[in-house]
Amino acid sequence: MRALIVEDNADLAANIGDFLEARGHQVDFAADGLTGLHLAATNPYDVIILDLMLPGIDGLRLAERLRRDAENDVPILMLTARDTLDDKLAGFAAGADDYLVKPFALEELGVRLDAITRRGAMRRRNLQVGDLELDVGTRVARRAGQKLNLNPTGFQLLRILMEGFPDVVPRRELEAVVWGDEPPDSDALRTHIYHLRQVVDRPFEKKILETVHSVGYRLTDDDRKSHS
Amino acid sequence: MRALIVEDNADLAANIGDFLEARGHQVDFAADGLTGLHLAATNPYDVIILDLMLPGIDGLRLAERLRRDAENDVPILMLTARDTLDDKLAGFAAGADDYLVKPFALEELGVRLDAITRRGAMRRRNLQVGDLELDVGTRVARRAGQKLNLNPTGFQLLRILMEGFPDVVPRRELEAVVWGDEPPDSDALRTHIYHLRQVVDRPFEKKILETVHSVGYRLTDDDRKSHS
DNA sequence: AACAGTTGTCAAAAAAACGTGAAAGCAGGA
DNA sequence: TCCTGCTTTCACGTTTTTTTGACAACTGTT
Repeated sequence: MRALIVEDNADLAANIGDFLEARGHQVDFAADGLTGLHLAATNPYDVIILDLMLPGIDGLRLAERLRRDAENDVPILMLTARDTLDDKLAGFAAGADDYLVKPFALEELGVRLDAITRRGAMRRRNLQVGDLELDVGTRVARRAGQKLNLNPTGFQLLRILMEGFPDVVPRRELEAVVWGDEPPDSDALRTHIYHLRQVVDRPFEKKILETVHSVGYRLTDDDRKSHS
Repeated sequence: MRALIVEDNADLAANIGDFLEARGHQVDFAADGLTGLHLAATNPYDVIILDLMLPGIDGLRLAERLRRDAENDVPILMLTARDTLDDKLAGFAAGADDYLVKPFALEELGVRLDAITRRGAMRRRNLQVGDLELDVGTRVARRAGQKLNLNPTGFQLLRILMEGFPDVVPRRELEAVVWGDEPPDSDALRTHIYHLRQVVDRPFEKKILETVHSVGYRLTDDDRKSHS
């Protein structure tokens, strides 16, 4: 899971960062609002931990701009020393998913993060799109009952595509899943999609994996093309 | 929105119920765990407000059984007087989406309910103007039920125009969306609007994309042309 | 009506993104 | 070591998208 911590207190940021990394998450940091907003707008995080008191843009404004201008609905957990009712209401109004008052226990932060991210990802044991099904536990994919032979990259790509169905999954997100932060120089995603198609689409009549030019890829259940 | 309140304190339950009904929600009540579990398992609620101290099955057990046995993932907000860390961890472990300690302000309950239900409801972001609709997730546009084939620029322009409806969107703004800071030397927006019209207006009787001379463009729902 | 600034139209060129497949690089296991 | 399967690089041709540029048509004003 990818998390962004926007917090100007270096000690606290490091504490939270260590805690999350120990849980196996990938963590980015921003020490001011502008950096945070930029990172949040350009990377597909699974959650943002946002301090309200920040140099530059404050947390409330950051959340508002992320929600409204960037139309980003990544879960946000706000972190602050202010515990008046009005502060909380303002936080939620700005688009927060949860609001935690300092000081707090890291364990509570942890479970609250789980709670607000669970809903988005909805870790399902079994994904299904049309006649294609994938068991995340056993990593077995079938189409029309026939077992597909997926390599690790193909499995990951297919999983993200199925989780995102029927939405288009942007290239960035697919690359982030395979390589994390640093995608390779050349455009290797193209080849992986090609290989994935060999397995998922080649042996079948209906093509299920569709290109959205200059945006990404999507799975399609019912497809009918129209005029130009 | 349908809400279920599981709370044995009749006064508190009534208070919350009045508050939610005033907000236009439909509310059911259960005064003990077994009744609550039964109602929750048999009705499609949008959210459950769950007290932990209950006669019969307690709140933690209720949540666990709802999640595990009934595979129900309706958002749950837990309500309790216990505020130790272990209590909170147990609550989230049982499947809570949020955990609110008594006493609390009804307004805070309200915004927290909004926060945990928003994620499920807001799943589908689509815009609509007249008989034209656009699904931002799948990037599919339809007019009169017919699928339109948009290229990336066309999609962006249409999106901004629909978001701005019924206002006029200035040329600058349209250019900013397509090129960011530096628009090209020549006036390429003209051609893009032309292409967009080929797709959106050409095949239909009613023209929906309208020029506002020397200002920009706008979408129009009711069309009446006036020429003097 | 004439004028200057805008806009619509269209074809063709240029640029960018994509599919394809071969081949090289890179592991881990027999 | 030699396999084997997976990943990455690369080069080529194709498709799609974007830009350019020329000219006609339109708008509002004088």
